[in-house]
Amino acid sequence: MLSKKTKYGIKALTFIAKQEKGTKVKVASISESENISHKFLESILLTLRKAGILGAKKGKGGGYYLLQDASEIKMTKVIRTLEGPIALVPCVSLNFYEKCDDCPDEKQCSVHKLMIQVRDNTLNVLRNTTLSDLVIDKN
Amino acid sequence: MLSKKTKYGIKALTFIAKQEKGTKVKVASISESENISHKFLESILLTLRKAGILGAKKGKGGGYYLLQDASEIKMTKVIRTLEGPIALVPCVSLNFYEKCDDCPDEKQCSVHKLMIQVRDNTLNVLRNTTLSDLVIDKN
DNA sequence: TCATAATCCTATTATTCCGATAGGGTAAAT
DNA sequence: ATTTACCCTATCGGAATAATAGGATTATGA
Repeated sequence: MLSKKTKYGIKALTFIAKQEKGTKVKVASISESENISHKFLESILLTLRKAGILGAKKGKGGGYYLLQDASEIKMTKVIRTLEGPIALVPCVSLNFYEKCDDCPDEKQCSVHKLMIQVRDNTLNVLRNTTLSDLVIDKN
Repeated sequence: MLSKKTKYGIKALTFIAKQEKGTKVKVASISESENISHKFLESILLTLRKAGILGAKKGKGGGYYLLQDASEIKMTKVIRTLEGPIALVPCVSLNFYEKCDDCPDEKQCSVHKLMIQVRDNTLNVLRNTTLSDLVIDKN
């Protein structure tokens, strides 16, 4: 299951991407439009800023903005930042690999074998989807 | 992330599938071979039995056995039984659909749009993988 | 028929993670 | 100087997960 953190994060990013390019969007606007707890959203956007996806400007007229064009922001990056590993088990994760305690040999492990397949297919989707693909036309 | 319940379940099923067809395998054998808590595994196999994937025989010489040929047991069934929904958000789940509280219109939702893609690709893998595909030759 | 082997079933506990909240600190604009 | 809005850390309740406990039930076979 996708955490709400990630879910809200994607919604917020899409919301920002929908605005005129370079627009600074304040947390409150997103929070109200998308029905997300203001404080919770704050922490999410902070994470996205630290990951280099968003920029922020403090004070009056400030807010968050995209650091790259929406079409440059891959969903792999977003998901890894907010959710962590894309793989369903650590032993098949590319970026967050961890060996299993049980399981002496990964090559012999059925779960490993299956989850590699799932991971590859998921990766394929996420690598080829950018933020701009998620902005939906009002038509 | 995949729960240990599902992980252990798949390992156990593969273990049973590796035996001579029709062999009754007791929990203790699996538990020892695969490093899984005996009691925890018991409850998992019970679930699989109730789902019609495994059969069981009590008493001396008893144990669990596959009710169908391994090549007939699809991973979709196994995962849905142990893990629940395959989709990462309820609003794109085929078997466990649930509307989001927030989100007035799914068609306008970026998360929805993305997660449909992920689900379809994952389903494609799981539908086309059976237990027999996971049994690994010792060669 | 009785001891033993094995699954069946329910309840409980321990732990971890998630979602949310609280409360202020810091920087920028006017 | 005041207001606005992001920055940061800490904490808490609740839900879900992982595991354990303890016995009930059923089958085998000596």
